[in-house]
Amino acid sequence: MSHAIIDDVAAEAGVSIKTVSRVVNREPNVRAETRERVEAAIAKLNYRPRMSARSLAGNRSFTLGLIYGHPGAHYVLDIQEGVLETCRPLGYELVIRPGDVHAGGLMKELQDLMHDRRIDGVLLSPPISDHLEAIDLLNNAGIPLVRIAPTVEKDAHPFVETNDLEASRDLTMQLIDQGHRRIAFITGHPDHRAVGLRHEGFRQAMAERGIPVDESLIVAGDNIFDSGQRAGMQLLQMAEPPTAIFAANDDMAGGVVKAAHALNVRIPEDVSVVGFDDAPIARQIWPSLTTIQQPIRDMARTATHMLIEQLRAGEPNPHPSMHPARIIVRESVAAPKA
Amino acid sequence: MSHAIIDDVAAEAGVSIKTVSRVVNREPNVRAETRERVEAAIAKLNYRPRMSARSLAGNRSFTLGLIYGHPGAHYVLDIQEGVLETCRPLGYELVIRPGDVHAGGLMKELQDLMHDRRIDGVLLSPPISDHLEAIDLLNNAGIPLVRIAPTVEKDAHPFVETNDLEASRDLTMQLIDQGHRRIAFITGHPDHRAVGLRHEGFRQAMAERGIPVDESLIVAGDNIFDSGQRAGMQLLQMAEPPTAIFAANDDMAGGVVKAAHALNVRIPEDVSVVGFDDAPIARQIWPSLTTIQQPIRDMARTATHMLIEQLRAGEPNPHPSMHPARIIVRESVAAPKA
DNA sequence: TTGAAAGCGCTAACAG
DNA sequence: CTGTTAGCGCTTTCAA
Repeated sequence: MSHAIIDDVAAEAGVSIKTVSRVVNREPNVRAETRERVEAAIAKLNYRPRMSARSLAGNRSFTLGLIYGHPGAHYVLDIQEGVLETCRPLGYELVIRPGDVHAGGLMKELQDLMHDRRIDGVLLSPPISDHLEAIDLLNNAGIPLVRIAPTVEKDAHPFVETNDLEASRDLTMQLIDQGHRRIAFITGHPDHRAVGLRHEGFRQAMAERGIPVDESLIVAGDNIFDSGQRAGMQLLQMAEPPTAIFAANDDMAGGVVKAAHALNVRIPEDVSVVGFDDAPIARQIWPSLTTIQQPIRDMARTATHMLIEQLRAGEPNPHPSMHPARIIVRESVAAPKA
Repeated sequence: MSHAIIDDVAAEAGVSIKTVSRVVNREPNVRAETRERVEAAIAKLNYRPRMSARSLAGNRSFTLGLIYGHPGAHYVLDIQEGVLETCRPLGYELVIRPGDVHAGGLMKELQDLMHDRRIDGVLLSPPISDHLEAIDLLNNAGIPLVRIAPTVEKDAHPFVETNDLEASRDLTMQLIDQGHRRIAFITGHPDHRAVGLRHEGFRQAMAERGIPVDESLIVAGDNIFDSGQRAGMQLLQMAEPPTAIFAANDDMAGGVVKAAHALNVRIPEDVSVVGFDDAPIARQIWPSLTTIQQPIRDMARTATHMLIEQLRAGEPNPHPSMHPARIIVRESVAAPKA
């Protein structure tokens, strides 16, 4: 008998369905004793409101949308799970959309989510969190949204962030303070602005320590393993190779490590390598990577809380939440050879 | 004006709402000319039926559920995307649930999906596809389901599969035919039965070639990198170590490779290593792994088609679909030293 | 082949 | 503090 509806509960508790509705929706103006009676009836009949009916009548869906790009499987899954584990207990469902930034499909998918499914709010994860066109569309439709780790136009909407730039600067400082001077940097995909901040942090550290950046040591990557491998081949075969290589993410750093093996260059004896993300690959390769751990899951959790809070309060939370990254020291760094 | 409802369309086309409904649902018994008129009106008004209304009235949700375990981020994401890219164009939404087999939460989540969200059908991916209790629950509730790569009780429900066992046997044969005799096998997590088939394939090949299996070379793993690393340390430090190691998945094979590096054992000169899955790690470590590529995404796509077909036809498709795996040769295998 | 009427189970006004 | 009365936008009888 998993089929109790609101009328059954009302009858059981001896109240009107409106009162049941009030209790279910935690509305005020219900006497404590009445509330208890209704709650007892709900428990006894194992009543659970039908979502489609709530949606239709209330014009909301208790469903959130998560739009994400492709910064890597573990990253995406971490975000998904962070969102799910916070929205589910609060009564919200989640629908996901891999949003290819370049494919025109994204805007259509959003229309779909807003109209057909009438989603209540949207979470945008990198690099979609910087997709201004999508943000405008949602904004004009009046759909609340929270951005995860945005890098541009941060004033307009609530967001959660981490300190990519500072963490990157700190790690660069560590390399410098160990004696490295010729430090290469492999940049990330240009669409993924958050990864761009890592480059900036690197430059700030160099500037702060008064070390001129040798532009021939700055190589373009695209966040993918192979691009790191290519960049590694290029850097390690230079006449005067760097003593340390900082890749804007771990997948690319992994590529560098593989290039080093191919060229019989030892890590960290001949060259130090660091990455960013603390992706699984950082632990799984040999030698393991010194890198920066991002609080992805935490950001996802907080962003979800912010969004649901906004749904309830009716207005955006203007206080961004900051989740610091931290350096993880492993085996891939040593002082340069004298 | 993104707000046309069925009445607007009916008025525009000069028919009743029931006729519009018929057209939208592709029901028969509509004159071609009428259908065209309605379709024109739909297009003109950009009409899109509201899901919650359809759900409430029709007692179905146009939503599928995907329950998955944790065989690795890339695996999960591949399945998700395979499902999404086939169900979306067919008008179905997807909700996902990471189902921890041991946590009691799974059954409750299923109740939730069935009752609150009234999902129309469910896809079960490994290792949940072997979770008989969950299957029974869905079955008793009359929810159609399709199992992805199940290993037990395959008669009762539609499923898609791959040939883990045969692929594993073939790869083992290759090792044997290259001269390997002392071949170790690192088993997978006992809850993940599909991975168990790989072990069986290994044993079949050994038996077929008349090579007795040295049970001291069979080591238990749990699908995780670290367990592979531990197993690798153990095997490679034996008095008479194996000349080849077959790990039931790539993550564990990656662990073996790392153990080999730590012990200064060369791959493939001193020992050959193979895995299973063609996970990203297989390409990213050095040397890269010879492994078996599974058609995860294809299986997910096919399973989704089967499920939606069943939803439409009203009865399960009894023909399982087979998606063969294939061996990917990379750098981690060589003939044993004489 | 088409339409009219009656809900699906809930929330939103408005009264009491 | 609580109940009554209308719908939300669609599908489902059942009749025409």
